[in-house]
Amino acid sequence: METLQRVETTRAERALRILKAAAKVFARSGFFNSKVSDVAREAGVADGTVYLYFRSKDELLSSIFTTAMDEFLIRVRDQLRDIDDPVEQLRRFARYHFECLERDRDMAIVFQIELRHSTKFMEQISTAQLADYFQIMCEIIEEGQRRHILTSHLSPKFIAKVVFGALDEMATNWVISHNNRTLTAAADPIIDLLLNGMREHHAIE
Amino acid sequence: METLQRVETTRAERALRILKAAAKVFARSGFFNSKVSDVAREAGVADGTVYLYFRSKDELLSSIFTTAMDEFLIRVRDQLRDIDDPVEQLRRFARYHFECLERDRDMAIVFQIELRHSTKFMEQISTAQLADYFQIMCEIIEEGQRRHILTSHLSPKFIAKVVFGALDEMATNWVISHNNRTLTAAADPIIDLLLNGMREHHAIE
Amino acid sequence: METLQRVETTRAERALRILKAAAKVFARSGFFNSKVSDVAREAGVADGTVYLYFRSKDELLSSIFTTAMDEFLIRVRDQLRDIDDPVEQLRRFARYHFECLERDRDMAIVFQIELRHSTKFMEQISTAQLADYFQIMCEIIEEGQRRHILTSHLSPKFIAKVVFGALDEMATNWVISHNNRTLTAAADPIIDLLLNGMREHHAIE
Amino acid sequence: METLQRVETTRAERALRILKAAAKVFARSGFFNSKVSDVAREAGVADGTVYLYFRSKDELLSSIFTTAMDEFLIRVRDQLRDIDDPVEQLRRFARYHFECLERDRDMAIVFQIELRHSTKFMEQISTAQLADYFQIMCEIIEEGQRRHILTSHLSPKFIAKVVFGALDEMATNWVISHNNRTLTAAADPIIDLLLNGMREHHAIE
DNA sequence: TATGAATGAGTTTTCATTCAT
DNA sequence: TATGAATGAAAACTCATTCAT
Repeated sequence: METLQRVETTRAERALRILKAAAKVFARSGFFNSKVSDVAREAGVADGTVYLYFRSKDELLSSIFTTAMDEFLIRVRDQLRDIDDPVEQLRRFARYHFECLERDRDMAIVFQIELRHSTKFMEQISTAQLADYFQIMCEIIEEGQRRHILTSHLSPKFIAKVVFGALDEMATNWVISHNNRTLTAAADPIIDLLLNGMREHHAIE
Repeated sequence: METLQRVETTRAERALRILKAAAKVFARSGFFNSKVSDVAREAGVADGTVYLYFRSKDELLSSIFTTAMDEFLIRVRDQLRDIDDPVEQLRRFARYHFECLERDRDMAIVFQIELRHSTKFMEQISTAQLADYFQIMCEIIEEGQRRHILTSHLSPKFIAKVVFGALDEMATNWVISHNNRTLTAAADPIIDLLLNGMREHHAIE
Repeated sequence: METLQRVETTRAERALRILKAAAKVFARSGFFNSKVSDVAREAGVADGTVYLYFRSKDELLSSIFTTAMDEFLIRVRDQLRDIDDPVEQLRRFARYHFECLERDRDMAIVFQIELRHSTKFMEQISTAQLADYFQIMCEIIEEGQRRHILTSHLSPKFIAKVVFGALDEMATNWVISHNNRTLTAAADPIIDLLLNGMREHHAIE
Repeated sequence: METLQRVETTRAERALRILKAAAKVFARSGFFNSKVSDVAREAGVADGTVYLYFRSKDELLSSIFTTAMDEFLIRVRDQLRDIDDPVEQLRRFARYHFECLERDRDMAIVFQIELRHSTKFMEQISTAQLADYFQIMCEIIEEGQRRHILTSHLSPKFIAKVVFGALDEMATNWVISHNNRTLTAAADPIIDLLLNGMREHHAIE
């Protein structure tokens, strides 16, 4: 069993190494301009070895998404567990979203740019995974509405889309602008803006 | 001169016909799966003719963006000219953004999906054009801040990104979900949400 | 119409040139060891051009068969038309079969060796065409039986298979043995043997 | 020595098991479409194990031929030993040829189709083995000629080719046509036809 | 200006074979 | 002897682009 364990670990590790290499290469040259042999060289394996772990170049791309998203969803739930206030949960959610992207720029580029390639991908691959992402956000918003902290005029889904849109746009901007300034720092201002709106709040007497 | 005029007109019309065909084909099959000969057939011209109007397949894609964006920017400025209230201007801006996408679904698909292909494209082509888009929005926001209608806590640019992010996400969602419900109808709720925030507003006495 | 005629001719000629080149290359190196680019080079065209005339490497192989077989069937019918005696028809048929192979050794090699590759090919492609070949032979044999020149103890189909088997084996042998002696010369002895049998005929008194 | 003996036996058995598996796989999918790993799986061994018994995929193919042919040659000589009449020997030879193919359809497919792959194979591998086959047949015919039972007008070699061609064509036909009718039953009619010829024998007075 | 036949560069994927265990 | 993970060579086919007509 020791042996089995070790073999398993090695296999998973090798797969991960190839995935990291793929993210790096895709981020550098773009998915369509990248050759599988580039990925193999970057990972330090033979071309054919890539296909022992991933069915195709496409699967390489989608696996980057799947793997990172799976981990994100597990971790973000962990982070939210101890927080009671929905507003604070939203802040933490946004901050963690940005932290993950900032931690791995290659992956961020793949997420914000390369994954948006095709209608097919956007529809089939990511929909299933993104549903979970939106589900978590919706639950926070629903709880906020139940406690009369967040407006009930709009559906949680609608609000979630606006929040995601704002976060996503900021992330894309960070990726494209080669901005070295911290992305995470933008999380709170965005959430503040979305919470309070952009209307000037006049003093009330 | 009459002749020249007519030739010019014909040329522009022919170019537009090819562009419409390209949008249709790209929307249907995706940019990378579309062949130039597909576009030519759809436009009713020979393969080589496409190259009399556009330098490359890439230029076909970017011209769809450029042409539509040029028109959008001219028209949206027209629309804003007669409006004095920055808030009302924002609403009109958002509504018009959505109207344009809704009017031509092929183009909308190209805008929301196909144009996001490469870092290269996102950086080079669209940045120049998007700058104008953001400029207009920033001017509205700045005027709103000057009149103390909109919050001055955040930079106009920052706010503009959040607004654009929200609109863009909603548009992408509309495209992907094959939603037949009107996209334009979502403009006002989004702007309302962004103006007032999602915090519940308690009555004040 | 002049132009159309010329273009048509050119296209057919070009296709034939590629087919001849393919036969040469396949005969030299074998189908599976031949690259399409070898065929293209031999034909003096670009790799891609081959695919303007033939859908695939496989179609190149089957077209060699189809084209040659079509011509053979037409010509052999011509040759038989003026002959009344079924036995003489058989001789002419066999002789012409061998003449065609002898005239184009590349094609002969493809026919006798390369075309026997796969069950798939043997079943699908050639069956339809070979049916005609056997049909002609059967008609001769049937007529011979009707006139009581050929034995009626066996079905024409059975006899045709034996005749074809004998001719085919001799042809394969000629191809493999690099035999420069004329193949055509073997036609009459084979037919004689098949007509009279290999039993010694004792004088009858 | 017991052990050694057993090991030897096991090794030969294992080799035969792999050969049977190869014949099955080649017959099912064709030689070029078959993977060595398919053969290994069919034989219940690891991929690498195949190479402990056979040098290459090609050798797998030629070993099917060699092994079966060796056995055929030994057995057919056995069968002929007790027969004195050359004509009866011919019948027995033909019948046994067909019996062997009929007994193992996978091997028959390999013999009639897959082995005809390349000029190279036809020339090098099979020539050496086929020489023995033809040798046996030639000896029968020579004896027949010596006894004035068979015609001396033609060389034994020539007659042997015609006989083999007839048998081979019938076998190929049986394989291709998925014919379930017995192949062996065709042996005697073929030999009869070749002995007596297809000419109608008129009563002699 | 329009055509469309010809070009040929370019890449994913397969799979026979090896070899460390 | 057996395993099966790793290797890496090898080629069919596509399609953007050109250019002679």
